[in-house]
Amino acid sequence: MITMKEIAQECGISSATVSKIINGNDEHISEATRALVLQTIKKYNYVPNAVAKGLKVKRTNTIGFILPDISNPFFPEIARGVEDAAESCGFAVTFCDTDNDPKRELTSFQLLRSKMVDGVIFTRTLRHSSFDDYLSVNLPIVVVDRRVETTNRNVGKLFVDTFHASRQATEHLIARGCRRIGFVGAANDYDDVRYLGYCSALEEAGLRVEDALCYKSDYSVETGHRGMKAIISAGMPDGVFCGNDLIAVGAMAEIHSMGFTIPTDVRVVGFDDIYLSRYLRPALTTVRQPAYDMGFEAAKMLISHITEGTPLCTLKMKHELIIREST
Amino acid sequence: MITMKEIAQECGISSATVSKIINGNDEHISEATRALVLQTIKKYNYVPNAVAKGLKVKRTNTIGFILPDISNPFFPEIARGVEDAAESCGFAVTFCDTDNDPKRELTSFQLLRSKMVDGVIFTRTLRHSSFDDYLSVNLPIVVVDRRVETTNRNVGKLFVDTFHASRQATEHLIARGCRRIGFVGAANDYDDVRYLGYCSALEEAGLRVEDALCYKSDYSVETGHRGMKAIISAGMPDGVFCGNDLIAVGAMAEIHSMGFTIPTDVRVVGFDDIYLSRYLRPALTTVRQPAYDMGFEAAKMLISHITEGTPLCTLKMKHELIIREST
DNA sequence: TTGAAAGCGCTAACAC
DNA sequence: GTGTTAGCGCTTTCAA
Repeated sequence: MITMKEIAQECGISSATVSKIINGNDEHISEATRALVLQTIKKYNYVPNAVAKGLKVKRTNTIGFILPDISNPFFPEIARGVEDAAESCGFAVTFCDTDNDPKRELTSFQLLRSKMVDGVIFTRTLRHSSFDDYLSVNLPIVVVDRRVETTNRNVGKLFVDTFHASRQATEHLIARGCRRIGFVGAANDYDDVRYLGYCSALEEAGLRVEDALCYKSDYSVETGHRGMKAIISAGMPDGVFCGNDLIAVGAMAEIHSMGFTIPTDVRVVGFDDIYLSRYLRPALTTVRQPAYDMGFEAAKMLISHITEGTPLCTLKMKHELIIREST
Repeated sequence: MITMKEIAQECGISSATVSKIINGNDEHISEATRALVLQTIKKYNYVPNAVAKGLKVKRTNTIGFILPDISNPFFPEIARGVEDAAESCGFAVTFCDTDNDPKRELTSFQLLRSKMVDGVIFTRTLRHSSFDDYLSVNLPIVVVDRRVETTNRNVGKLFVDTFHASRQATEHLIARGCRRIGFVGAANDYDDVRYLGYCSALEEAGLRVEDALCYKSDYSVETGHRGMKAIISAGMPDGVFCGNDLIAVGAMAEIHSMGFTIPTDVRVVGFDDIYLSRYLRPALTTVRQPAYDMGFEAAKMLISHITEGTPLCTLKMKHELIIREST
């Protein structure tokens, strides 16, 4: 790989001059040398070494994205949004899956820090872990899709009003005539707002929250299967609110395999609106989160903070209840 | 961020010694200083600066992954495999989406190169682009899920026998009694093996390949819709082979919306076995590609080449026809 | 309009 | 056992 110094030598000038030209600080450079340098760069297919530059200027033009699991279909869309925003600013993004393991989360963070990323986008583990570890180093963070209690100026936040959305989804079930409504979701160490929203809707409608109708594990199809089975065996429900679409997929499969029909016997609603929910049969009623936009906005916020010092802020994204055939 | 020099000062020794301890070249270091250094590192929460190290040793412990679109559900699983393999070796991975645009592909490659990644995993654009540009720089590459003609020692390959798999899928349709079989796939500038496999099966069965039964665009649900509509309007088929599961999803939706039934009226088979194919109704018959393993093996091959000089090779992964309800 | 020089944080001979 | 030194490829004063 050819270096700047070699380009300079080839042109018979100093590398300082080449540097200036490359970085556009070329107001005081003669047109002749500029042309020569540009031409030589092209000739040798020279690409500046970004890591040397990063070491010098303390900016790598790279952000990290820490998330539970890229193979969970909710995340790729966010990731794509992040990538697109980053790419358009000349930033690269390095991804780290945590599998919801706080230890791996911390390791990933350290790894990114050692690589001098300029900031990180964070979808945190559901398990409890101290956020302070992340704040103590002075790295801008924007938290996506999770709540975190802090007023640190170094962290931005971006989420939908999940409590409200869950309440709305449950209310929809009630409006459809459901009276015995189950909940299948993920166990969650801090902000169990999907469950809370569900409870709130039930209470407001004068319905009782029954433990036997609630099942919590993780955000997987498996959980949907098991949760649905458990709830049905505790007495047939006429509706279920699922913590995400993956769970809804499992729940629907379980309902079918037990010989019941959706929505006649049970109505089901999910959360997220992953791209395939509309292709399920019956098509799934669900709460749409604007995943791509969330990723895009998060990256934009982070990057403009990095490059222009724009303060990090809290952004509430709009959700939407999408009513399809499953209710 | 505290530096090694400062750690050294704090301990009253030189940074060379600290470096040795950190990198495990500490055979000739007294137990006392070692303990002191380790303790000081912990005390200050020191993390070595990987970019300084990278600049020095010409290894960043980072690989790039260039792919068409992380939000296409086939890729996240590959990505997860890549990430897991990388993580276990202390490598990070930075992702670049190309949207099947050869220009963006090249840009991404340059970006990664400037960041001194140690190698790149490549799922190339379907459009024609010269691979030579990538070979001229001396960066190890492993190509996944695409064919590429080269014997360059710097490139490894990893794929399933798509031709054979497609043939098998089409033969399955024929075995089920289909005689008028359509193909909906992606236009592809170089290795159109899915189509070729389809043709081969038809010919072997004495069936004619009809242009009116073939539709090619891109690997999306939309294409499935449009392709199916086009084919049906040219005369009702009794089977369709779809270039991937996304297309199959669209095709199935179109078939249903036109009032036909699967598999009674038309049988459909897909390709990839994305995680949701089994949850479609009817569940989709498809060719399973071991996406996670492909990513994992690709990254393993690349990284062991980087760290141990293991030669890059060509790996053929095993596919499998998964027969479900749609046929 | 251009260049010399210092230094970003680290490693690797080599010297002591 | 430990330290000195040079240098990775770049940017950035400051001087010329």
